Amino acid sequence: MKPTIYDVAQAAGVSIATVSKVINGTGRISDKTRKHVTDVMQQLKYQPSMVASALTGKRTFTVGLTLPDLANPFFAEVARAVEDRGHEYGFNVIICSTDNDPEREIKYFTLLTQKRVDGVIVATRTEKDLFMKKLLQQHIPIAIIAGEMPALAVDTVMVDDYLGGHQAGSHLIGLGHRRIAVLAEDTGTSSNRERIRGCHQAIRSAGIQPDDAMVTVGGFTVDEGKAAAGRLLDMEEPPTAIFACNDLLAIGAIQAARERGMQLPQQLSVVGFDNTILATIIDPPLTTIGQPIQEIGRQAMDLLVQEIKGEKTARQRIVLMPELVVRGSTAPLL
Amino acid sequence: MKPTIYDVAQAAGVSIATVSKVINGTGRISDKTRKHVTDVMQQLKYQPSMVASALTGKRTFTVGLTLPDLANPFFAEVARAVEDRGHEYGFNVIICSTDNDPEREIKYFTLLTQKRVDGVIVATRTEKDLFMKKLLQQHIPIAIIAGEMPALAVDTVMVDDYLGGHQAGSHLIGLGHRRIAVLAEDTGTSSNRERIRGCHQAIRSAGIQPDDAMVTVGGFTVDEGKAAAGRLLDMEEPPTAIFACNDLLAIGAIQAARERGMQLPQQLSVVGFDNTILATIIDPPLTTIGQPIQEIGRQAMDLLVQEIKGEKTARQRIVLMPELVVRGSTAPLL
DNA sequence: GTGAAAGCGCTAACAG
DNA sequence: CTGTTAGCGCTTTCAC
Repeated sequence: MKPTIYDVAQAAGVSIATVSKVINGTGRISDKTRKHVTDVMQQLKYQPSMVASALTGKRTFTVGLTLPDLANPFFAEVARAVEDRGHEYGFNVIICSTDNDPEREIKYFTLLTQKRVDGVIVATRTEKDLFMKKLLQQHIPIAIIAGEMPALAVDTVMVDDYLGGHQAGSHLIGLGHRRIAVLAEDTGTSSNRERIRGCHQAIRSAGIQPDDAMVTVGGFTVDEGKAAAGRLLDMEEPPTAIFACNDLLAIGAIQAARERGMQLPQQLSVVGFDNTILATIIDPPLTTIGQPIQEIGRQAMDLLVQEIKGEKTARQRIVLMPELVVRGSTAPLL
Repeated sequence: MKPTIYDVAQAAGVSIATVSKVINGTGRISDKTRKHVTDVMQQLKYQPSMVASALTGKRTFTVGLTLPDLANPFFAEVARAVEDRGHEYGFNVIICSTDNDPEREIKYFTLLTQKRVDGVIVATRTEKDLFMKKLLQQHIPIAIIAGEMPALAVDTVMVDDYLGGHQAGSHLIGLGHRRIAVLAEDTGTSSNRERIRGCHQAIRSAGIQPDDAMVTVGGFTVDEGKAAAGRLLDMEEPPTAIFACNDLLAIGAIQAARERGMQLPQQLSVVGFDNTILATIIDPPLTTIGQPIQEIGRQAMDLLVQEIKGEKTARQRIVLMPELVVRGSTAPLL
């Protein structure tokens, strides 16, 4: 069996209280016994049980991370950033891909609470915030990532979606485009609404009235994006540029255009959002609105840890700036 | 505070033993009290603490998953598959991206063991199997994913790398290619060696002697692949086809070729390995050796769970077949 | 400085 | 069928 604190105490000829103190660096222990105990621990390859210590009221040093789908490159990158920052703090992260399925959400919620995670980072767009409300109700520290601008007092890190949309719109306007379509993920989320609003505002600033018929819902996959973009391109007066609310959709748009024999970027400019690895791989390389993914993950974990440690006086909302990354998928209107 | 089993017992007017029994469905309880207790639990929103129950010797229902990098789409997809299967069994997974860094490996190892995870799925290529040996030494159930064909008696799910390499080689030979280069990740891993060996065998079967000078180490990133492929393409007699040991490298190769103004696939055929989402996005779409990622994750979790439950009489090695997926990046030699 | 002892929330004999 | 009780491995007063 794995050695316990008793084994160490016995082998070292001290009490378990003493061992506990050297483990935690608490209380006053003479250098001599400290060293002795440390040696014995090493020799026995003793590893304190975090489950036992958690039971006495200490942290579990585990946090949950909920996201729609880990296989989506954007979220995988976020998860990696969260993991890394957590690792620095000594926290492990349990991944919870929910597919935005309420059933899965509550199953994960149950599991996480039963395991007494110290907190959870929510990167899902949850319906009516049910999931978060439950978490808050149980007084579980949470930090959320993304654009939801929640109606709850929770720590949030988000990027300025409005600005991002505006950057995309301005860029296209600057290139001379006038018929600009938008491929939304799902107009229901405030994040998307903001992106669209920002883009439209940029269009309006140029004295052009954005056309609502040119806003289409594309979802979250390349194929859905392709289909939706296809509808746009098949219109009587098709757009000359498309702003897609995520890179996956943008890629779908590029593929749809290709299928129709169009030359890119000459016949169609496409702007994405996220700046995932995919943006650099697609041909032409995708002009996109870059989210500072590393920073998002890092800040979210920082907020959560502060919350967990109770070092916080007030909740905060951190707004990160997106950045236009110009690549080859956009060009001046001919 | 969160209600405990005592609160439930008191509210229901029974002993904690009874409550415990209804929670676990053990012992004999009258339907009446069972129902009553259940009601009280619901009313109190009681959620049994898994940390307490873990302390009494039960499972933690948590497993670790080590991989080189969660941000790598291939591993993200694997992780998602593992997560999903685990979810079905009621297991959570803690992600451990190691970057193949021994330091991180041992830090994660410590954390995982202290948390008393029930097992770990190892998808890292670990140096000298140190990590796994430690795990085994502690009698922690493990299952490993990937091509290592380890010299240890551990549950393994792998794809037939030799076959995959052979499929790639045969495909290229069938297209008339004779000068076929290989972009390896790192010739040190048996997985890569097998892929190369398979490819070379296919070449030999056509009566051609593979050229060792045409095997280059490319690493794990697009940029590294690009640089390595560049070296190949700048040779006196450059290859007409490249077999890359993963999709990322293949993409690097495509980019290197593009940079040199080459037409693909006319002037260069490229075959990848993994069939990640990237393969469908790159232009031309990548011909690649598909790994059954879903199946890999699923089987690995199945093996691990069996191991954890002690339902196993013997360790097994499951070998999955790769599959050639022909897309647009390969063409007959002109 | 160090140790004895009382929990933390739950499980598992063992009694009744 | 149900309850009593002794741990599981660790932390934390509180004495000495």
